[in-house]
Amino acid sequence: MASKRHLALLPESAPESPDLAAELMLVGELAKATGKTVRAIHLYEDLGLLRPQDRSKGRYRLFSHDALLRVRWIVKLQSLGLSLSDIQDVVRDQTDADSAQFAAARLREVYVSKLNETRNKLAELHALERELEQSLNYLDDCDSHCEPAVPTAGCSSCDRHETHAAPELIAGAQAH
Amino acid sequence: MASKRHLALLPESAPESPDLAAELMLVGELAKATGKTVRAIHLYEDLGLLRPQDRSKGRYRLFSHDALLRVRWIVKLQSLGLSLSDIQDVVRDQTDADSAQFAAARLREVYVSKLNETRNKLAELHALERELEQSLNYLDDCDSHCEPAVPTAGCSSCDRHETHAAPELIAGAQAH
DNA sequence: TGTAACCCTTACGTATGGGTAAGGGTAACG
DNA sequence: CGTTACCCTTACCCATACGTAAGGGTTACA
Repeated sequence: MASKRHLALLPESAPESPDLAAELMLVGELAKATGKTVRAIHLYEDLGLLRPQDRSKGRYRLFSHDALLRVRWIVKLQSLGLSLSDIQDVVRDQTDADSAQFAAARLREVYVSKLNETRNKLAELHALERELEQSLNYLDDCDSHCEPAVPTAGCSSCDRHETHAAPELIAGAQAH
Repeated sequence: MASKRHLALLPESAPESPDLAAELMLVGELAKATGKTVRAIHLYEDLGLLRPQDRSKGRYRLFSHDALLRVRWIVKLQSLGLSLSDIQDVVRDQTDADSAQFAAARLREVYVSKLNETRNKLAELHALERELEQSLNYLDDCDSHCEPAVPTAGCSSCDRHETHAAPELIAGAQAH
């Protein structure tokens, strides 16, 4: 059914160990292993983010294990908010750097900046989380204390809430 | 320069208090107050998310204070990951609901689901934060212990790191 | 009346991250 | 040799959330 042995035609290189050679993957395998689609992987390659280590005689892409790390890395950078073209820049900086130190320094720059952004986002999401919790509490209050069938005007009228104003997530849903 | 008094022509309605009437805003003012562009506000209106309370004689949109709450609400829902068309659905559900209880129940549904998503996102971002921190530590280690000018191959070779493998955010940047 | 600063509607443009289809070869198994 | 399951390239398609420009009216103040 699924996995037929794809012990792909090794290129000219004498395999250092049979296992290493056996680990070359087809694009579909890489796709499954990373949860991305084949199309996505092709796109990453077009953008220069990724490159198959070799091709089979029939021009099938053959990816090394590194490609797996690479795709996972791309996915993480995306989760950190980098666009694919941002990632292109990072890649270019890494390969253009004159020394590993420069490359590392550039990478650090990016990561420092993303760490900040991530912390800001965390703070924002925490705030939103609190707002959601408060709004849900408010709605629960409402449900247990207000009259059943207020004519769609919102229950912000009932005395249960006169003490403290409706949360913005509630008020905004009624505002209009 | 900036704020000339726009005590806009009130419609027929006898103002309940002069202040209330004075609080009608032009679209540009609403835009500045919310940090959105005029274009964005027009878009929200086109999508049915927002409606000016009135128009001036010259067809200028006049927004009440509620519009401010509404736009802020929209922005928050967007930060929670709702698309504008998701928000359209929410709005429709609110206005179509037969009773305030139904409306509240629907709103609760949305908020509960978004609360879950938000918590998941928080967990994910926390994990990424940790990875960034670890990667930065790794790079610092590298900087202080590795030889200065490794020929761009990455310093994952130096003995400082042989103990524990490079973080994925580092390995992925070098892979390939 | 004049003018600067807004506002109106209509409508086409844009970037992102792939989706999907067409037309045709290839790898492995029997 | 045939079949099934992949893979190849090329290329057009899509939704989202506005940006931007065109052509023209309106407000407020002097």
